[in-house]
Amino acid sequence: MEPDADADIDHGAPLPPYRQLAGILVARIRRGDWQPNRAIPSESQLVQQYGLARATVRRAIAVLVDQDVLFVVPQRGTFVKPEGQHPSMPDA
Amino acid sequence: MEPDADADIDHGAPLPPYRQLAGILVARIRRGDWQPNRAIPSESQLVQQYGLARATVRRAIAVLVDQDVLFVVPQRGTFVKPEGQHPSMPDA
DNA sequence: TTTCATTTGTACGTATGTATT
DNA sequence: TAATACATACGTACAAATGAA
Repeated sequence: MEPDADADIDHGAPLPPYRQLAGILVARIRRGDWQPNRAIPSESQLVQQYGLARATVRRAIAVLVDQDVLFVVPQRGTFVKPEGQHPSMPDA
Repeated sequence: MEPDADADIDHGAPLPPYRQLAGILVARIRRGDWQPNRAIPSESQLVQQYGLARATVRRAIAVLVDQDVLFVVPQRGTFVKPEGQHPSMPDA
């Protein structure tokens, strides 16, 4: 079961909002909402879309950057890292 | 030149406070203020000692956890990781 | 060249939750 | 029961760099 790309945040769930958002973003990337090397919405836009504080959005992004799913270019945006979703996958 | 273990934070310096604190903590560990597997001061204590916000202290700690200098045990404390300071040092 | 909006970086303070002691 | 310590989240503010007008 993967996170629903259209799901919104449930502040009552055991999984904290920042992890929920990370899962949602991954689902949306896999779904094709944003292509490799293309920018995802800005932090401000994600704040508005998901009703979270910016710190929470940034934390979700940090998780995915750490997992090589996204990469950030200061003052430019946050982008989908090409071939970065699978830490150990020879070449499909 | 290593960071002075007794230095305090300079909010005017180009290096942001969270990085300054990370450097200070590393210096204090190398100096022997805290031994391996021993807890460093709590976040609240560091907040008071260095006049920083807790979020900033946590960020400095996160940097050192990422560098394997510290490890955190929830609700217990933050500890000095043994042999974790040198990412590539055979055995001195 | 200058101005302005956008975007990420950093920091502050506060509140609540959870687990341990 | 109460105190301690980390986890998470909120909102706000300002800085710096980019890019467009």
